[in-house]
Amino acid sequence: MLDLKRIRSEYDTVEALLKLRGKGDYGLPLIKEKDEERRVLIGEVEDLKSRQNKMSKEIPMKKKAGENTDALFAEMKELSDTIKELDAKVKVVEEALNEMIMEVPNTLKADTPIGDDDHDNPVIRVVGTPRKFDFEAKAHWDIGVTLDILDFERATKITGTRFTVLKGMGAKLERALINFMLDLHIDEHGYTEILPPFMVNRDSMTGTGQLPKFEDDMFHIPSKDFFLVPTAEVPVTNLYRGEILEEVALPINHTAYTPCFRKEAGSAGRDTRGVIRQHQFNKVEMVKFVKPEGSYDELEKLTNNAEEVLKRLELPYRVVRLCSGDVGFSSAMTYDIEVWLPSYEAYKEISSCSNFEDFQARRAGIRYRDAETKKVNFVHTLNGSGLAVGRTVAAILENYQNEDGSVEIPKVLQPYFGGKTVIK
RNA sequence: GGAGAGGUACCGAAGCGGUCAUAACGGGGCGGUCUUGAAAACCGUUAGGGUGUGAGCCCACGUGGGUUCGAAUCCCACCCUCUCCGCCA
Repeated sequence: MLDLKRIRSEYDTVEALLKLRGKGDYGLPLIKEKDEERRVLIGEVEDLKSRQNKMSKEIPMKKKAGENTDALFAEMKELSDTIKELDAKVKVVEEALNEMIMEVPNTLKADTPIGDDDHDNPVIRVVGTPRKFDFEAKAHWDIGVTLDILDFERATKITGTRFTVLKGMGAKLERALINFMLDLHIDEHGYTEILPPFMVNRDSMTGTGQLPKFEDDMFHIPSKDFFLVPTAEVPVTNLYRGEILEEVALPINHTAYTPCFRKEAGSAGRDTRGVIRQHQFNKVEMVKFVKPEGSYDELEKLTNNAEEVLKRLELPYRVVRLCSGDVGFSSAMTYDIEVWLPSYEAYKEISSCSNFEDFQARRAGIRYRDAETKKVNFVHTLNGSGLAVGRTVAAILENYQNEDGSVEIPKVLQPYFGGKTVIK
C-alpha cells in the first residue's frame, strides 16, 4: 500500500513511477480527490465531536447541581444525529478510498529498466555453461516416468491435472533438496527457520498484497475463510503483522519450507507437461525484515543466497532484472534467477527475489522503533525463493541425465542419499 | 462441536452507564537521588493512529455493529485465550 501522505506531497513523482508500469494511472487522480474529500469531512465531524465531548462532561455536573437539562439534551440529540450522519459519510469515503488504494501497485525503483514484458528483462549475469549433449537429451517428464520416480497419470486420477506424484528416489530427491536448501540458508547464510501453517486467514493475504486483487489465483477454504498459502512469503511476512519491532532485532532473516498452492488461473495451455507449472509445489523461501537504509544491499545478499544453491548444485543459470512491465504488484525491484532447462532449450525462472520497500510493511503494519529517536517507522520487507524445489528437480534430471536414462546425483546432495551417486 | 469463564498499558489487575483513559492499585524496564558499592527507600520516565503550519482536536478498553444525549460498562455477531466435556493424528 502506498502512503497517502506521499501521494499528497509527491503526487507527480508517484504518478510518474506508476506510469512506468505501462498500465495506466491506477486511478491516482481519483484517489487524490477522495483523500481531500475525506480530510474535509474529518475536519467537520471532529469539531462537532469535540463539542459533544465537552457538553457531555458538563451534564453530570449540572445534574448534580439540580439544573434542568432538557434543553441540553435536545441540543445534544441534534448534535449526535449530525455526527452520525457525517460519520457515515466519512466511512463511505474511507472505504472507497481504501478500496482504491489497495488496488494500486508499488512504485518502481527509479532506475527500473523500461520494457513491456519478460522479453525486455536485461540479463545481469550468466553463470555456468549449458551442457552440450552427445546424445539426444530427454525432458524431465520422460526421464522421470521412465525411472518410475514421477507419476503424472496417477496424480491426475487421485486429484487432477497439474499435480504430480513423486515416488521412490524422486520423493527422496525432493526431500534432499528441501533439506539441502534449508541447511545452506540456516548454517551458512544466517537465516532462522520457520515452519508455518500452510493455511492463512484473509488479513494475512491482504497484508502481503495477494488480496483483494488476486483472490482468483488462490485456493480458498470457504468454511473457515482460510486460504492455502501460495508461497511461504505470506505466513512468514505476516509473522510480525501489527507489531512494533525493536531496532536491535533487525535485520530479521527467515527461511521456510512450505508447499505452495496456486490456481494458475489464466495459465491454461502453458507449461502443461512436467512439473514446471503445478497447482501444488514445494518451495524454500527466504524473507527479510530490514531497516529502510540498507534494503537494496539486502536484496543483493538475498539474490546471492539463492544463487548459491544453484552454484553448489552446479546448474547453469542466469540472473535477469525485471523490467518495468514485468515487476510484480507489490515489488519495487525484482531479480529473477533462471535455470537452464534442456527441454525448453532456455533459461526458466526458478527464483524471484524482490524488495517490497515499505509496501507490504504498510499494509501489514510491520514497524520498528528507532533505538535513538524512539520513533516508529515501517520496515522494508524482502523475499526470494531459495529455490522452487520442483523446478530444481526438473533441472537436475535434465542437466544430469546420462544416455542410458539414469541421472547422476549432484555431489552436494550425495550425503542425503547415503553416498549414492546415481538414480537409475 | 457443547458448557462455563475471560480479553483494559510492558505484565498482573481495578473500573460494570456520565466528573474513569492525562486508566486506580501492584509488579517489571529505563534514568536519577542517597550509598565506598549494592540493596532498600524516594523521585522521574516507560513515546498507537488520524487531522492540523501550530496550540490543539479526534480516534483507540479483542474486532465489527447496535441501544443511548452519553458506552470499557447494556445488547447482537464474530475472533481469540483458559477450564471441563465430546471428537481425534
